[in-house]
Amino acid sequence: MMDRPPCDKPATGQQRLGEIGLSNYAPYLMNRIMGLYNASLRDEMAELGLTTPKMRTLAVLSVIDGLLIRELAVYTVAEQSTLSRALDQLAAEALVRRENDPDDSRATRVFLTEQGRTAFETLWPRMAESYARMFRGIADDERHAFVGTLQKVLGNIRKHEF
Amino acid sequence: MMDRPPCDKPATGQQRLGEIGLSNYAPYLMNRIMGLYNASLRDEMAELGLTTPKMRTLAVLSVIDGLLIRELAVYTVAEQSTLSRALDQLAAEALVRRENDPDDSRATRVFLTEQGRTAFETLWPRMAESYARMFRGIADDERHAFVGTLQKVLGNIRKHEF
DNA sequence: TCAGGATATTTGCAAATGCATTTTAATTTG
DNA sequence: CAAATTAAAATGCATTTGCAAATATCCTGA
Repeated sequence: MMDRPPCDKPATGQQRLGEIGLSNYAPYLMNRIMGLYNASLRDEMAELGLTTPKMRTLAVLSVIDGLLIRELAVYTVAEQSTLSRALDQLAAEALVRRENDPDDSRATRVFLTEQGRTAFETLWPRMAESYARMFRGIADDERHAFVGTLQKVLGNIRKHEF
Repeated sequence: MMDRPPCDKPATGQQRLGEIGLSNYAPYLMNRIMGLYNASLRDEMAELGLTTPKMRTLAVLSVIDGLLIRELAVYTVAEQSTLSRALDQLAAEALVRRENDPDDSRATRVFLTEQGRTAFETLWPRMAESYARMFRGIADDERHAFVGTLQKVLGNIRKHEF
């Protein structure tokens, strides 16, 4: 009789977590990684008076300016109420500007101010450094494949088109 | 003169986030993914009276029982103080048991009770289902490569040996 | 067009979180 | 070996968070 090779198919609920092993369980690894990444960034940003949602807002707007608040909440992975308050602070610091949507007077679009853009430019090198550290010693093609899988996974579970 | 091909090397702080693009930026994708995964699990667990740190505690202990609290804090990606309070609740519900470490009377080891193990076994299928959903349509070898990269990344940034 | 329902955002409030401190115990060092 | 330092866990407290409700606006179909 042949031994069955170890199987870690995730398609069934039949296999136990102990059989997979924590260090082969992608959600565990991703939580560990993002926990460390976010905590380290948060410590650095705290010195600059920025919280995680505030920092992410600046980062996202630096790429796609003028988003609706609910869109920004998706991109920044924050509750809308959390984001609303983060925007209060960013606006008070003149790093962003809320502007009424011309087509829908319920909606608000958020824009980076000049100062906000500058603030992100001083903060980005820190983020880039953390990013570089994550992938130290990992070849470009491996990283590309990794990002490709991340995109598929997000596609599998996201609730919005973006 | 030749065009330079697009470059997304993460090794430098010179490239801008907008050049990489949010959807090629691994930390962004991982935050999106884990945000969705954790939120969906949290909703399901709330019905069972479990918070994220409580659920993770049961999951980790189901694999490695008898951990120290500070070790458990690393595995569950929680502050030690948060975990201390989560353990209060789990102990009150008789799902875990705190036991003095025989060799170090400052330290406490945490064990799953019979009921705790049973509780995790009823909750695990839900986690397994979320896991399966993440990797739907992704081939085994791609998933293996992905997990391999995750392990390397964690190795690059973790502060503990585990 | 008007009622009913959906959507965008803000706000109130209870609960959870993170940081700093405390307590107790172990370890190091002069 | 005593004093100083480090370490494990719990606790106090201020801040943050998330949920639910409120407000204002838009859309749909009878």
